[in-house]
Amino acid sequence: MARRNDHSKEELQSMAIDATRSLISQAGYEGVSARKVANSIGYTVGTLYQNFNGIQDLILHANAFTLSSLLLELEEAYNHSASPRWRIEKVALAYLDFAQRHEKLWHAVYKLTLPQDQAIPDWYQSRIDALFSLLENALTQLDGKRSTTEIQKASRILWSSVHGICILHVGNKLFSDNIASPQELIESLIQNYLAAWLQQGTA
Amino acid sequence: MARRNDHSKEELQSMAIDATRSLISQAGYEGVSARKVANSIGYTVGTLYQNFNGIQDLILHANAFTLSSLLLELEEAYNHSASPRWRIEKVALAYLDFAQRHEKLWHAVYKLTLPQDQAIPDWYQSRIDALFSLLENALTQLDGKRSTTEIQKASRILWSSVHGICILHVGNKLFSDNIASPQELIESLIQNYLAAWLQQGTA
DNA sequence: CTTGATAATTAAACACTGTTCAATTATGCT
DNA sequence: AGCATAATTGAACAGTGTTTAATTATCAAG
Repeated sequence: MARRNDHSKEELQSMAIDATRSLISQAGYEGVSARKVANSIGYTVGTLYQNFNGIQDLILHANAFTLSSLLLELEEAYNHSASPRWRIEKVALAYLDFAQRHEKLWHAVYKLTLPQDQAIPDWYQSRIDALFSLLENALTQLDGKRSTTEIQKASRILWSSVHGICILHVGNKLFSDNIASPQELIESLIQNYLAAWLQQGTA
Repeated sequence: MARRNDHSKEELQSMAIDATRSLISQAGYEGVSARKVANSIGYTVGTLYQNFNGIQDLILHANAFTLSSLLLELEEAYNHSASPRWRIEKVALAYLDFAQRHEKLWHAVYKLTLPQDQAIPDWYQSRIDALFSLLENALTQLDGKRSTTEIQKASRILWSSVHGICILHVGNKLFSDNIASPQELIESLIQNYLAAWLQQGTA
């Protein structure tokens, strides 16, 4: 049926992405299937493929949504902190908090890997860049004398370290239940790393 | 056919695990299928299910193999280093090196998640414990005055931080090609974290 | 209004996936 | 030689991603 005016192309796509997000948050990345998504929006799998380049594309859009809401929460943590030093810690803890509250959605962001030949779309990459910028800004405020490269390097280190703690904790692969909470691990990491990083700058 | 003496139960299982490892290293975690494994060892999928509790169990055994060879390489790095300080760094760099050289096999270790109700087998957990022990030993050598909990905490932080750098780098999600190599990131992380960690101990 | 072109939608098909299970067949023991 | 046992098979089921011919609804022109 040519465009049955039930839903516009945009509406349909938005419904499909919503359904995907809902499926991920319930059943996780692996719980998503084209037929389930199609079913839950009252269309057929064929229609889905007219609007998206396969299931990966659909999950990519869901992930973009997740990144946007993550950014929102990290910005909140950023803005509600007085000093650059606390900004960094609060943002890191907000990242952990988000990962715990939206475990499946957050995990899906990292489980999706695009085929080697396929480039990351700009509208997706820009969301990632915004996340890194947050840390880079805070680090610049913390020590204005550092070069861009030094700032970027430190931001990558902190980002991936915090992420490492989160991903291993959420995946139950850290085996530290009787040792320390993930919050403590993150606090200690940032405390120690930044202490030495700042000292190194004034040498 | 009752036990056709072609292969004993043990031989068959070992063949299946080998085939799984080979499939993972070629096509990655998602490239493994029961039929492919069965085919490549000249048996049927039914026989596979007589010897393993599904495809996850098969991959678990392959992962145990991967963990064993990882441990071997980390121990080598550990033993060839003079001081505790360098032990830690060399072990971390060896971890990255292993991840890069056996990307798919290494990734499979982290992609596999057992069903919530299913516990990790002892023979698997013991391999993980051995990995953590390596770091804990080096940290104890570095500062003998620390409590067990402090050592364990620092080892978890270092482990997950290094892992975070590796997993984001290997997955092309670090976006630091023009900033620094993963080796540099790890070196800087360890340098800074340990510097502050040691100072904190003598306070 | 009716026709015709266009675009949306469907249903069916293909080749795969994990998993189960009745039927078959080879082996070891009596 | 025959029987019980255990290994092995092959077919089946329900699901997966993806493609495509056929259908159907909408819109514009006559």
